[in-house]
Amino acid sequence: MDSDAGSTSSRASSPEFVEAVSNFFSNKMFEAYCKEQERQHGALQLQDKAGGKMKAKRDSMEEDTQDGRLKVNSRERKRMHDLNQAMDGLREVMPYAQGPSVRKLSKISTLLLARNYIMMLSSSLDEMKKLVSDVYGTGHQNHGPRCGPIRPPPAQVAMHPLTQSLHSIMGTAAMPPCSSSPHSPPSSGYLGFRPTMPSLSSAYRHFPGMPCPCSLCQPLPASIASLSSLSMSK
DNA sequence: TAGGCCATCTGGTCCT
DNA sequence: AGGACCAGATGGCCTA
Repeated sequence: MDSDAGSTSSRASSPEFVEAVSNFFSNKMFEAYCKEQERQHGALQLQDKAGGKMKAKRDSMEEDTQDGRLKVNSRERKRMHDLNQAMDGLREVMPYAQGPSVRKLSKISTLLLARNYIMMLSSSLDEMKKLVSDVYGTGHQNHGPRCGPIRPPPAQVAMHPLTQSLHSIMGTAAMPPCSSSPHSPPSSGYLGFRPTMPSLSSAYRHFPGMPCPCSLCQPLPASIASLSSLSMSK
């Protein structure tokens, strides 16, 4: 029955990740989740009371041809494949090291990371907008055409602005930006984008003259880059 | 070996 | 009626 489970196996379970998930579920979202579960459970009990209707439907299901069942199964399989494709697409734009030697993010990790990533991008965007308005004031009258664009220091030129903000927000302790010190693949701290990360392993090695292997230091996908340019060009 | 993650099947509801 | 969506059950694979 299990067709390709092995080929796409991915593991993102770790004590840190479990902790991250429990942290995630210890907030208000968990309360909402519990309420939803309660509500659904109640609905199920109500459904059980309407057993007669269900029995009739079940009888009709028994008359289903094998072909019909296979068709439904195939559709469901295709639906799940599409869902997984979408999940892969989401993984591709996540700030997560990707490659044959790197474990794929699990689905739950992907969703949690995506959520935090979006939140972090939003806050960094706000921060940048605030910075821009602080620097230029409310108007731009002091900066005529004679003033060229502000050039970042050479050391930062290679990095995408959003990447810089990622590094700055996450803190150098949590994610050293392309230094000679190694940093770890996503753990709970990474997933949560916490400013402090207690344990750093040596999963990524930085070699002089070589690009940082972490996704934070990779050029952002065109979709994100264009998004950021859109928001920055305001 | 236990636990995590996954794909698949299945039966249910809801919508068009 | 048919399809989409959802959630539970099941069993396989992999890792610690």
